[in-house]
Amino acid sequence: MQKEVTIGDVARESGVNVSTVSRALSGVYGVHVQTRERVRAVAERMGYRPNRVARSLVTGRSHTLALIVSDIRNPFFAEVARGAEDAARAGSCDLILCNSDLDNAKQMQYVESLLEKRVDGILMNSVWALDKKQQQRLATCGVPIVLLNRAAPRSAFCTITADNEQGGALAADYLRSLGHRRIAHLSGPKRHGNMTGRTAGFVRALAAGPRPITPVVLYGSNSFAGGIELTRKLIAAHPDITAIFAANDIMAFGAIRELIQAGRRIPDDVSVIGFDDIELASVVHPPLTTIHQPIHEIGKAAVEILLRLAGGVNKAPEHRLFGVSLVERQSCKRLNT
Amino acid sequence: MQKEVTIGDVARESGVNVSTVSRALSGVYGVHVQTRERVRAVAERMGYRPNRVARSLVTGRSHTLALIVSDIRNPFFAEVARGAEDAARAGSCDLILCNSDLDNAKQMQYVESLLEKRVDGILMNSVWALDKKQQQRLATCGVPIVLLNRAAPRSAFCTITADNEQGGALAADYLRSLGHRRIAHLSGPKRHGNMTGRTAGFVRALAAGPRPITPVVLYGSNSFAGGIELTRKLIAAHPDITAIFAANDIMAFGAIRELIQAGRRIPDDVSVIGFDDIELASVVHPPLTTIHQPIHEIGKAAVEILLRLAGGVNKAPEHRLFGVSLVERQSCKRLNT
DNA sequence: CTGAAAGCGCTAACAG
DNA sequence: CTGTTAGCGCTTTCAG
Repeated sequence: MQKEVTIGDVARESGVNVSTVSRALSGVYGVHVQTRERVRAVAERMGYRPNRVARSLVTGRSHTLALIVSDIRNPFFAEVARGAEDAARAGSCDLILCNSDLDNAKQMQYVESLLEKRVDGILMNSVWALDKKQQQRLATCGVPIVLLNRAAPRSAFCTITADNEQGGALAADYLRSLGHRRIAHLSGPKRHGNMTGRTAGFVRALAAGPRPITPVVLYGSNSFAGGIELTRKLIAAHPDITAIFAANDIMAFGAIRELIQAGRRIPDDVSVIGFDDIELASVVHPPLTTIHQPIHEIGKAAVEILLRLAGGVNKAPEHRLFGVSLVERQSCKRLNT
Repeated sequence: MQKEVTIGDVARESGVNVSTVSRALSGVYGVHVQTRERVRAVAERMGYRPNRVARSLVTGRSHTLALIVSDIRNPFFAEVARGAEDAARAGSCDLILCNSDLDNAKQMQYVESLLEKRVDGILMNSVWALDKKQQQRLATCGVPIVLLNRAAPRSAFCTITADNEQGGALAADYLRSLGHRRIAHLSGPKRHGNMTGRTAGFVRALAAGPRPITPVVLYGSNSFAGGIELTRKLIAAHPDITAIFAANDIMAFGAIRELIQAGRRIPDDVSVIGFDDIELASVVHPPLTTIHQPIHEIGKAAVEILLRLAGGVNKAPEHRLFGVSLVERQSCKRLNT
C-alpha cells in the first residue's frame, strides 16, 4: 500500500490550513470561492481521497448500514437486499450483507461485530423469537434497528412487513372457492414470525364460515429442500390431499418438484399456491399461483426508515404493513367433483 | 446515541493505563495474567465494545471487503455472494454489497467510495471492458482487487472464473451429439467477458470437426427478460431452430418461457441448454440441462485470495480457472430424424 | 510487565 | 474568510 495523500499534504501544497481544505472540500460555506477552487484543483491534481475512517471517528457516523438475512440465496432476500441497497445508495450509505442461517447466536454475533464497527443502522429479520436478554440488548444498543417481521406488540423496534395474515387468508379463501376441502399447509420453522403469521391467517380463514376446514399443517425448513421434505412426508401420511399452500414460493417449488416426482400432475391432481411472488414464480411449470408482496419496496422502505432514524429524527417506533394480493397463474384448479 | 464506554473508562476503572487495557484485550503477550483478567472483567462489566473505526484509523486495516456484482437478484450472484460472505466471515471481515447494473460508471463510483472507506479488498466482475484509464485506476489504487472474469492477458489483476470456453464447447458437443444442426445461441452483452467466453467456446466447437455448424448468435441482456426477448426475435427470424444454448440459466428460463408461450414443446420441439447450474435449474419444467460451475466455491476462493493479498503476502497476479461439467437433465432431446 | 506520549486523518469550535 | 487548537478512540513505540 503506497502512502496515501492526506488532507495535510493538500493543505501544504495549496498554502492554506487543513481546516480550510476540509471546509473547501466539504462544500461548506465560509470559504472564499477562489481559495476553494484552488484547493479543489490541488486536491484533484494530487489524487487526494478523503479518509472516511478518520472522518467517521470524529463525526460518529459511518455511513454504513447492515442487512442481516437468513440466506441471500433465497430469492426473496436477494430482492429485499436489492431494494435495501438501492435506498442505501440513494442515501449515500454502504450496505454490509450478513447471512444468519436462521441461527440466533450467529445473528447476535453479527450484531455485536456491526456495533463495534459503528454502523448507522441494522436491518434484520430476527428469525427466531429472541430471548429477553437478546431483545434487551438490541433495544438498548444505541443503533437504530428495523425488523423485517412483526415484533412483540410493545417492542421498541420499527417493523416493516407484508400483511402475512391477510395473505394466508387470501390463499385459504381461494382454495376453498375452488372447492378444495382436503388441504395441507407447509409452514416454516415454528416461531418464525412471518411464516407463522401466514399460517395463522390461513388456518383462521379456513376455520371461519359455514363449512369450516381444518388443514394439515406441517412445519419445517422454509427452503426448497424443506418444501421437498415436507411434501414427501405429506404424501406418505395424507395421500388424499388436493391442495397445498406453501408458506413461500421456494417451498412451493420444492413441493411441485416432489409431487411431480411422485407422479402427481399439477394442477390436475393437486393444486399448489405459494407466497412471495418472486420473479421465478412465473418460470416454473406450471406458472405458480401465489400471494404477491412488494418485496423490493419492503427493502427500500426499511432502509429509508433506518436512514431517517440514523438522522436522529424521531423515536416513536413505526410499523408499516404492506398490502398483499393474489396472483392467479396456473398451479391451482377447481376441484373435479 | 448514549455515550459509549471507551478504553479510557476501562483503564480508569481498573486502575491501569490505556495501553495496558489495549494489550490485555488484544490478547497480546506482555501482560501479567492477573491484570489481564482483571481488566477483562472490568471491560465485561462495563459493557465495553472496542471502537473498530478508531482501530482502523491507526492500523490501516478496516476488516471490510466489498463485492460488486451486476445484480444480486441474479441467483448466480446470490450464490457467489454467499460463498464470498462465508469466506469473509471466516477471515473475520465484513462484506459490503454493491449492485452495478452492468454500468461502468456506477461501478467506478462504487470503487471510489469504497477506496475512501479504506476497504481491504474488492471483488468484482468488471462487466464491460473498462477503458484504459479505469483499468489504470484500479491497478494502481493500492487495494487488492480480484476479478470474477477473465482480464486482459497481461493485466495486473487476480482473476477467478469458471472455464467458460470449455463450458461452451461442452454444450456444443452435446447438442451436436444429439443430432442438432440448426442451433441458436443466446449470449449476453457483447464485451461481457464471461458471456463472450462461453460464446467463443461454443462457436469454435461447432465449427470444428468433419461437419461444421454455424449457429445463429444473438446478443442481449443476460437476464430472464433478456432470454425472453432474444427468444422472441429468434422464433421470428429462425423458426426452424431445433436447439438453443443460453449463456446462463436465467436466460434459459426466459427462453423456455417464451418457447412454451409460442406453443413449442421442450424438449420435443426444441432442446434448451443453459450455463451455471443454479439451484433452480432443477425446478423448472422440464428440469434444465446445463453446464455446471462451482459457484459457491468461486465466491469463496475469490475472497480467500483477497484476504491473502490484503495480508500482504504476495503480489504475483494469480489466475484460477474452475472446471465445469455437463449436467444432463430433461431439457434436451435427440433430434427426431 | 506497565506507563507515558505520540500520532492515525479528519472535523469542529473558537479565535482572529 | 481563515488559522489554531483540541480532540475522536485506539495502537504502538519507547522508556522505565
